[in-house]
Amino acid sequence: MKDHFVKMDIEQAQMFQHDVLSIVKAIPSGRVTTYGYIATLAGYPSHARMVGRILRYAPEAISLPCHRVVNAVGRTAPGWGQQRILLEGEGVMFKPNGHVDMKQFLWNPESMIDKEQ
DNA sequence: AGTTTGACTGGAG
DNA sequence: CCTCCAGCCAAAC
Repeated sequence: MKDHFVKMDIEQAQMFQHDVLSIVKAIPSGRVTTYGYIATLAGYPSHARMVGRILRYAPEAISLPCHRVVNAVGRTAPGWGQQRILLEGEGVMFKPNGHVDMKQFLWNPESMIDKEQ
């Protein structure tokens, strides 16, 4: 059974973008999440790249904490050195290889430990 | 209308 | 842990 769309029309693209932005807005300080996870929550698991494009180019994204979005292995966005500074400023720590310690700082909306924050 | 380009991902070596 | 690669898909050429 297909539980998600593969291609989207104009209207679906608008809803997708809106959902992506509101999800990013919900990431708590001191935590990170991934492009793929946001895409999945928004109903399009195969559109991680589009999440990246939205955060990079959508005007509304500048007022959101998009520095809390990293890729699946915890790497920060290419060409955006400030992202690491912003994350470290709210307590997120990086491993020696320059990746976010996902084990410790990945946002888990479902888990008990996160509900306490 | 065909090709290239990414703020991506998972797997192989 | 790293680099390379195929698959991905809307946008820009």
